[in-house]
Amino acid sequence: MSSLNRLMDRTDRLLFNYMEYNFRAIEKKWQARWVETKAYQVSNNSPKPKCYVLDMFPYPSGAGLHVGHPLGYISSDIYARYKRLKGFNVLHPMGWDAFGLPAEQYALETGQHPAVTTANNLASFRRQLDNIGFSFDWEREVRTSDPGYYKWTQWIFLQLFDSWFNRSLQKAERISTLITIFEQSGNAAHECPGDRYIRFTAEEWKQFSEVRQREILMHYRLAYLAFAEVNWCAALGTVLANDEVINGVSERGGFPVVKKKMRQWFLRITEYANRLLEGLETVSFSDAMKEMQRNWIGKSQGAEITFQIDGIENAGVTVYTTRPDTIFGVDFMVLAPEHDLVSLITTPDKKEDVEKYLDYVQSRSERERMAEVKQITGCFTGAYVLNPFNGQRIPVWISEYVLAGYGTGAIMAVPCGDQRDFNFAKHFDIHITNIIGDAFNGEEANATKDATLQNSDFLNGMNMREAMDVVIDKVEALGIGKRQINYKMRDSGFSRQRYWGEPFPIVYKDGTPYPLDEKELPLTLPHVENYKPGEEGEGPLANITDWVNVDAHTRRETNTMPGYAGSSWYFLRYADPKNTEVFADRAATDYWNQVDVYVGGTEHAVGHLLYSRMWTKALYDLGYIGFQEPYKKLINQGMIGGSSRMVYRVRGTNTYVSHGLKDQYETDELHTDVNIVDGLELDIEAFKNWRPANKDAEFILEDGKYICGVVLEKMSKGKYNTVNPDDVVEKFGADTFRMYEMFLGPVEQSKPWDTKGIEGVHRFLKKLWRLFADEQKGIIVNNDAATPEELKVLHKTIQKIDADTENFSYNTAVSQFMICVNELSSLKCNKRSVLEAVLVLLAPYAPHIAEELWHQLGNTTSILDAPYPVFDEKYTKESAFTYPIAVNGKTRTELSFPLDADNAAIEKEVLENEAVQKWIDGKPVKKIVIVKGRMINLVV
RNA sequence: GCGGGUGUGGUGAAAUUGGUAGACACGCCAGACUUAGGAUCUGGUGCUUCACGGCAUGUAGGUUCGAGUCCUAUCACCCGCACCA
Repeated sequence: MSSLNRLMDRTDRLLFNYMEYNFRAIEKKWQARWVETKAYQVSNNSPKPKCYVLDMFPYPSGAGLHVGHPLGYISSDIYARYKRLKGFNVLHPMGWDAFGLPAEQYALETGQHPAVTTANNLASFRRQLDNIGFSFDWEREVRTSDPGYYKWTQWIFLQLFDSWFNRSLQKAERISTLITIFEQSGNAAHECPGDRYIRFTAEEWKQFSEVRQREILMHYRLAYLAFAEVNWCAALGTVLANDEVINGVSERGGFPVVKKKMRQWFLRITEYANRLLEGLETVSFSDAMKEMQRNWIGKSQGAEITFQIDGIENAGVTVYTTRPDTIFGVDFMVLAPEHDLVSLITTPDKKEDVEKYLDYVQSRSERERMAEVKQITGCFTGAYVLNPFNGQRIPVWISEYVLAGYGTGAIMAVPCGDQRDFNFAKHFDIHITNIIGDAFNGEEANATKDATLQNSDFLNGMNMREAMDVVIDKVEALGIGKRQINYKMRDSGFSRQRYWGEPFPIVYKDGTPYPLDEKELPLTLPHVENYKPGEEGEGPLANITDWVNVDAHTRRETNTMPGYAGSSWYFLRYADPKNTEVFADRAATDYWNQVDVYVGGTEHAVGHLLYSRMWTKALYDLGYIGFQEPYKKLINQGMIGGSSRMVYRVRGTNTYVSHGLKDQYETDELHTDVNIVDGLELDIEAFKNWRPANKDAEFILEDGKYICGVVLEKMSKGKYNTVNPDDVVEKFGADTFRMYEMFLGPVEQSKPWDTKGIEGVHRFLKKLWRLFADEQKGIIVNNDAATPEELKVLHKTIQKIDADTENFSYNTAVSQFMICVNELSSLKCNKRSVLEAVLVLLAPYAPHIAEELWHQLGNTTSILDAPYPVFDEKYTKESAFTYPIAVNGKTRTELSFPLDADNAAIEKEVLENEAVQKWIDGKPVKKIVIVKGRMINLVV
């Protein structure tokens, strides 16, 4: 007999002898047994319908889990277990987003290899998760830092590198198809997304050198190399994505970020902008989430119009506008300071001013520009353009409020219709043309689209909305512009000057990039001695010269991929995690298909979700998978906030005064550890031992207690308000912990953690236990037939739990369990037929206690696969209803009537009722409203 | 500024989608059992009033026999985006 079995036997004996709810023994026992029986192993072959329930996999940080983290995992676990009971083959995997900055930062500080710290962190996360009793199929665990995994991240990157986006078909295709097109007809039909001015014929294409050809192809690839201004963060020694920069400083650490030109890998996600937008219609994400993504994509419709430059033949300024209807209201034009035309058009007399202004712009960091949005700056170039319709001369200015990266980097300014243009015109005293008559008051711009146009030549008298199309048609007819859709979204930077990430499977032969052959994958991350950046901001890999220099002409790429590389496709790998031939077998991804429910935080709204949606679409276009949206339904769990406990130290002393008396003293408010406070009452002994400085602390008490103050804020170590799930599980058990997290409120909502409230849930489980077992008598369940009353309680519960679980309304489900147990307790119901059904309902929420009692009742198979109780209306149907009787909308009394009673009989009896008579008070009854099964209202 | 969301007891929250507001818990109060209670059980607990009653879902209006729920305005807080032409 194994020692494990001996341990379990002993546990069984202990349980049998005392028959109290010994959650520690129960949970340990069943967790071990579930592992032993591989209870959570999932097969890719099953006659059952599939259900894929996924959590956003965690980055295993050194800090470990706090009670906020498992909220989403518990929700998805309940759902997964529920679906399994309902007859689905459920995939519910877990893995690790194991590459990332913090491990490397830690390595820089301590010299410990990120692989080592990551493995350690991961092990402690795993232990913490196991404590809570999740039904993850750990056989399918993935780690993004595992070469067996990132081999396929690199492989997908190569597919993106070898693809372009065919705009006319709106899908990705192989680069080889593009080459064929070029050879036959040049690029006339396929505008170059990387540089719209590149145009060539088939003949020209054939004349280009290989290097030139590869340069051009690079402008089409979905994964491409480009020189671009990137967000360079000197302090972190790396480049950051736009969404990693908040208000000009790094999201992590808050370090300054400046623009720097570097050769970088990018993903051409902008080509997918429209499909990413349209795809949102097919998935069930919250409105807020969809709106955030729409916002990020930022689609706008308008036109590009070229204005001829006055005095320079065949040269024009092309602007992008969403309001072509306002073309007669253009009073000036503004170019971005970085615009190519600036040096060409600046007149000699303005040259000095313009250069001074450009110096000024250059000197300002991104951060300053962000911070001083309201400040109006600009400079006149001395040049004029001509309004294409009436030839009016329009002065051309430059200003930093126009962004080089959006549209054409130039705008036509309409001060009467745009507030920024208006402010600019006022500031520089530029004449303002009013094209909307009374709708413009001269005090502020009016951005209306509904006014009638005036001062607008052939548009006069026309509604603005109508005029938009009229102008665009005319612009197109004149050949001076075209209809144009723009997106705010930029292509995403895909290079990091870092060590702890996926190496790029790319080599440079005399500077020209070539992909590695698939057979050479994975390109494993070499060992490094130090994690300091290479020169010129290159990553640490640049320092390993014999790895970098393959031969005299061949150099490896030294950047690594960003965190979102591995997380963009991990949900596919779970379908077939051990495959060494492909990233996942097509039959497996066809079977598991889309993630049915994806649970995670809102913080990944734009980054992770958009990237993984794009990768999925690209893999779909290339024929590797059969669906193009990864996540069918998304649940965003709310954050669990900290509830800090405050103590009040009398200033200049070591005396602490209780909350209720603090106003009588001059005090400093200090955080104390929430774990040494019971509700609001401070454990004074624990407080004295908490920190050496507290050893001799004195206390001013109220009613013999020290009462703490409460502040709700983010859970963080520094505020001493973090609660470790390990401690909660140790004290109350995993089942209590799981149910309490759900009981706190709706999953999507943010709420503070308060350990005190957990006792209610714990009491509930103990009360449940007592329905089955008595401390002295042991199991007290009998086989008597259930009464109608008991069946009513049961079926009400089945109905509610079933609906609530399906809808992720777990807080009300927990309430219903409590109501059910309360009612069965007062009915003294210890009947197997009722209690067994309750256990199955409860199993997704509190799996350990449910399994234990299930076996105590003599069942020999696991409750994980028990038949789910079926709701039957006949047990809950009432024959009579107690109606609230209201007079003029105010409830005055109650009367019971059979549900099939006819209205006339009800009216008669109601009117005869004494209490009703009193409230009618002799006034004439105008109307009697009777809503069957709801209420009765008398109008007097 | 734009977009999304939330406002209900001392606290976390319910409310079958227009039908008895505050379920279920925490906390608090009283009691029972107990050597003890931070165990367990029972009862009470929105505010106000001696009581009958009155007042209560951020605020002000409206629709309706009836509004936490629908409409209009307004305030507060939270989240996201933010010179995007």
